[in-house]
Amino acid sequence: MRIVFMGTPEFAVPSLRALLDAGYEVVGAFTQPDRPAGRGKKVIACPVKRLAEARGVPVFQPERIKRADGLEMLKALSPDLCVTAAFGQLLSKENLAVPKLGTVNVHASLLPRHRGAAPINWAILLGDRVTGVTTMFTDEGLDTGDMILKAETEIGAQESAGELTQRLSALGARVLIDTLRAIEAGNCPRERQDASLASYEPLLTKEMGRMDFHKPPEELALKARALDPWPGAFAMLPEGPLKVWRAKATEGDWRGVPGQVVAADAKRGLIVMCGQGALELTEIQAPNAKRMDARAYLRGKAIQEGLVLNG
RNA sequence: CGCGGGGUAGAGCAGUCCGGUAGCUCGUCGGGCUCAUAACCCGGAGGUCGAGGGUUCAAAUCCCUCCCCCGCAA
Repeated sequence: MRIVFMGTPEFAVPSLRALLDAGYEVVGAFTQPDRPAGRGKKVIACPVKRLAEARGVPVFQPERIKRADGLEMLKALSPDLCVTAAFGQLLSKENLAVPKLGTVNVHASLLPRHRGAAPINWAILLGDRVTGVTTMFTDEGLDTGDMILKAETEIGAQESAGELTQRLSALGARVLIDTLRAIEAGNCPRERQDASLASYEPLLTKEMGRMDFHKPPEELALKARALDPWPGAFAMLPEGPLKVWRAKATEGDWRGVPGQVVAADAKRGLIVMCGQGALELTEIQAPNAKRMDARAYLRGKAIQEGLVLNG
């Protein structure tokens, strides 16, 4: 079975690796084009490209796979099946018509909940206790295709989006292999998504990381976890953004206006007044510094008590 | 050559401009006080100041090169 893989970031890597390790014939890998990124505008190959090259899989990086040149690249590979995982580009009807057996997508949520490009972050942000991965037959809509297999997992009470992404990518790889086996065996389940249960959330932006201290502390604690490692929750200090990687609601009886630093020492921790209660920022990252325990930071550098952080 | 900050004891930092005994908070070890404690008091250990080269009587500090970390921007 000739398979073409399409994926770009770290999330897609375990799926591609699983295909190769399981002995599937991966005849090509599509990824987003290399672009200058990081400090010093260096061009870095995406994780999927690096793995593909290391394993001898031809890499294709059309600007738009929908366009003529991208479509031709795909046709030339004459795949029986396409597999996508966080590819980053939408496929056209013509793209989807190329592989005889269809296109299978690995999505990091329990569809139809959390359609869209950032399902893992949103699952945490919205306080879900359980999430998972779903494989599906890709159609022209955004994560609307018929579902094949699912696997559930609990979200850890302190789990960050980065940690969860790692777990779901591994889980997704296993479900993908099960899915291909089912397709090969000809007993592949196929279930329509119930549109009435569907939810769709947008891409993350840096601005979403801004902490509004009028909100309840529990919500802000979720935001810190959900936006870790990118884009990161932050509060504004006079010298720049203070990133907040871990935070928790406190029980103490604190008084102040929302955003006000009501405690800032190594003994009590770094506590900021919120809408209904106070939030302890437990893991932070000052401008130009690395992320660290807030109490450790306060041993060396002071944060003015009484200061009002505007989110 | 995108802009910028940083690397000093186990942790977090000051000292660098203006070269001259290696400091602070905490941890750690020992002792004391206390019914008791993450409290308090006394004492100790712990550092090739990221690496290499240069200038100098003398370099954490000035000059050059390199490595690593981070913020912005992408």
